[in-house]
Amino acid sequence: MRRTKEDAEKTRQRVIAAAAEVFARQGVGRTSMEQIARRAGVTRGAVYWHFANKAELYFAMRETVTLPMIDSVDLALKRGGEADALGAIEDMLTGILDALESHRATRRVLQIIHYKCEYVDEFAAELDMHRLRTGEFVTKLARAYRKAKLAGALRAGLQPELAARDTCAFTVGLIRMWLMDEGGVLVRRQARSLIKAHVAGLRAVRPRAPPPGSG
Amino acid sequence: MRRTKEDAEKTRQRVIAAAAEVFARQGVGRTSMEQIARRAGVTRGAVYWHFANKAELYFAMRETVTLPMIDSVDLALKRGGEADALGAIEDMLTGILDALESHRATRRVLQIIHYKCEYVDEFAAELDMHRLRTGEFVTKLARAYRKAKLAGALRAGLQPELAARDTCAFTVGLIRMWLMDEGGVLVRRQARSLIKAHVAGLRAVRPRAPPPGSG
DNA sequence: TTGTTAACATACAGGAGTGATTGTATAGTC
DNA sequence: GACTATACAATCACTCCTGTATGTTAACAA
Repeated sequence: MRRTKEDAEKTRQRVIAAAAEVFARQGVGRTSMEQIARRAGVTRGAVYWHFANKAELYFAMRETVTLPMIDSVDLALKRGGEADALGAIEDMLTGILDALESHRATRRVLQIIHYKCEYVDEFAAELDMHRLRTGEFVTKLARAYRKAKLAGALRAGLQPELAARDTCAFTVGLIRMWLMDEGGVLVRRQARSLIKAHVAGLRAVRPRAPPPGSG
Repeated sequence: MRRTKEDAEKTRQRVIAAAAEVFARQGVGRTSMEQIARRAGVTRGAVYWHFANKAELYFAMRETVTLPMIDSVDLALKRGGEADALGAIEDMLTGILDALESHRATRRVLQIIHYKCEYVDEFAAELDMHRLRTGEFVTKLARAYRKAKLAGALRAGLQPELAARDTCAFTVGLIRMWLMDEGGVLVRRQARSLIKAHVAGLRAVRPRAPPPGSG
């Protein structure tokens, strides 16, 4: 029965994918290891071999989405950090939307995180992690907004730290509404305009620049 | 053993309060009716008498917070709707913060809603309700922003519907971050400035008005 | 090639929760 | 003052899940 290392890794990935499917349908708490195992085509023994318990499996599943997302955010902010900081932030937000729209797995996992998990006991650590990551996100945004301020691109009188928290709250709320909005009428269809409108509200007013499409 | 109607109502309220306490500590899914009953000083029989199941109890508990909150929002938006629409929105947001800061029960229930409940099966209806309420919130905000636009108070070129969704996302994100931020460093201490900054970003720029504290 | 151990499968022990049912004393009601 | 419905309490029957321990086979190292 012993598989090769690559086979084992495939099994591990299948278990994670299976967990995401069942979590999304039944919620983390109501999902048994047996159900995950069946969905992955293995037995509970295999699942317990790869993951000590449900919390560790959840943790691994979450990281498959959050780590790439953090990388993407860092990349976008760093890339534009040299030139147009506000444009970089806009691109970063659009990038999150792209991920949501194009990757079903990303959608699914974020839906689990937001609506299908209770952060108590072993899962309380997940909340701590979430708080930490949110703090880091605010820090990165603040850095970008400080650059924007130095470049005179930030709205007059607006503190970069406040702008950072504004954008963080906006992002959190946008994602949450987007995930909830399966019909599309709430925010999904206007998400990109929304991002532009949000960033526009933080941008310094350029005197007498003609708004696009107003001619 | 039969109590008077008022006694029964008191029992009902005690059960709801007990549920909130145990839900907040253990999560909705991991809380048994027995635990709620013990906390309320009754038996499971009493709990099942007042509520058919855990979902109905959860529903009742949630409404003790959401109904007053909706009323408060409506009141704030209506009151200021005649004069300063943007000021009314700012007041409305500040009112939400007031409720969070001053009412422990409100905090607790919102924490349960955001972090201690899985919206699947019987609880999926809660998500539908949430989506509905969010949609209504956007509608009310859009109405206010339309008035602001007519009064010339809205930023030039900004569609009221976009502003409404921006503020809705901001609100959702702010509440979620606020609930998470028990240390206070993330947003709690700056929440009021944040609200002002958010609304300021949607306000039309008044030509040559001296910014406060810039003299 | 042989021993070791990774990568699972199978079996076991145990606890916990739900909903329904039944019991019962008393507050309303006529 | 008798009857009935109310507001619970107590019990039962049933289901489900977790963690661990042990069994098994094949990959890999020496």
